[in-house]
Amino acid sequence: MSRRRSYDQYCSAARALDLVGDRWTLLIVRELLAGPRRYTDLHADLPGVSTDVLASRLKDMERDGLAGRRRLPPPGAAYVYELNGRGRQLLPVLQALGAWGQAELGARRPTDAVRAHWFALPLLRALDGEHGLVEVRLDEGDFHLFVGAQEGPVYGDGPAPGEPDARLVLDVDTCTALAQGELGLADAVRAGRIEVGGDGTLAKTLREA
Amino acid sequence: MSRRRSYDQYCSAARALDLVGDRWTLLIVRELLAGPRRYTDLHADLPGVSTDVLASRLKDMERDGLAGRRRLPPPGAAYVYELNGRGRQLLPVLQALGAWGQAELGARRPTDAVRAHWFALPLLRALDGEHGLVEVRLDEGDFHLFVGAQEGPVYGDGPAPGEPDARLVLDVDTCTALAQGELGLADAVRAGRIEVGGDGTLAKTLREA
DNA sequence: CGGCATCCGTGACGATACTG
DNA sequence: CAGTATCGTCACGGATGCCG
Repeated sequence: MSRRRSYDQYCSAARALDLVGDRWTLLIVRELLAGPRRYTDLHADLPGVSTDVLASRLKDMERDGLAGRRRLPPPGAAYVYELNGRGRQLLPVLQALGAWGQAELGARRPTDAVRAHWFALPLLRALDGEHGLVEVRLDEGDFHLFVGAQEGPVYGDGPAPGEPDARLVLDVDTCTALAQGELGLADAVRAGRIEVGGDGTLAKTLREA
Repeated sequence: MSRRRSYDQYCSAARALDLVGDRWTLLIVRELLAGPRRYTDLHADLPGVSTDVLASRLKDMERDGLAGRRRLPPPGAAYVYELNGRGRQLLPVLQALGAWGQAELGARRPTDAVRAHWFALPLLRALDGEHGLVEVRLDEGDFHLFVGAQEGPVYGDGPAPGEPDARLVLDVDTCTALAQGELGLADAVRAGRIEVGGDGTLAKTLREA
């Protein structure tokens, strides 16, 4: 049983760190923001985490009311973990961390792992204020964003589950430039660094900008 | 030499956690947002941290470009630690964490330590959009806020270093209610739960609201 | 095979003592 | 005052094994 180590400070930031300050916890939240995931998928997208630590963190998050465990209906019955409302409210924390860390994110190091959906958070920041389902195509893979969604997953792996309001094709460098604010979304579209497809309102907004 | 343990992920949030994800680091940042502090003062306001961990974290933060060490001019020559620009940019991270953790901050537990200036971050959130030097008086002690400051410390311990634009006298419960958004600033003033003193523009704004 | 539990070596952490 | 030294304990990472 994982003995919780509290800071024992009457301070809301310290309380938050009591719950999500352990190693790997916030990165697990980042993964679960992509919707329900199986244990094995989580383990695959969190290279370096040991099996027992992952299991222990998931148990902690369940007990602390951040996530839940659910059995998928057959066929393909398996357990999946998913954030609940309280867990999804950690999005601003990850956004603040990501915005700050963007300046440290230089070139990719040879030891660095990459997953396509890790670019979802920076892109969501760039699309702040918009609304709709966006499919994103990177060389590293595809994912989709529920821009402006109030409930449910914030993004997901793979192609969009239905007709997206916009399709974006871009590369990692453009992603990084957007995230760092060096490049505006409109500029990137105008410069041809983002290919905008689809015919939803959002696609038109992006093309016209 | 503290061997850095990286997540080795090409993701800005993971990079941020490489730098500030270690235990105590973000709480040290919270302390240093109050301006230059001596080692002993830091140790006193971070109950539970061991001396070697505190020394090690400060060294890491210096090496990573978050903070610096400076010798105060005599008399009272001593070393102080202070955040630089990069470190101060962590304010939004602490704000996001604090906003999320506010919901977990119930009643004070008997084991919880308290310091007056730990209420500075929630109050700054409540005063968002304003500007000026604010002196705050709680039963637990006094501190001051540089509301809307672009550089230098964000808040400080003790009375304001000069004539404040406003003086607030309130209690911890009111602070908590403000931080949770249960209570608006204007409502609190109108309900007499905040005593507003001083004759700066900010004081007038608060009284009129 | 997915989903853990167990074991083990290493390093991080916390408490205390001690030193310039 | 500002740390360093020492030490016991626990958390972490890696591997392996078990069980449905």
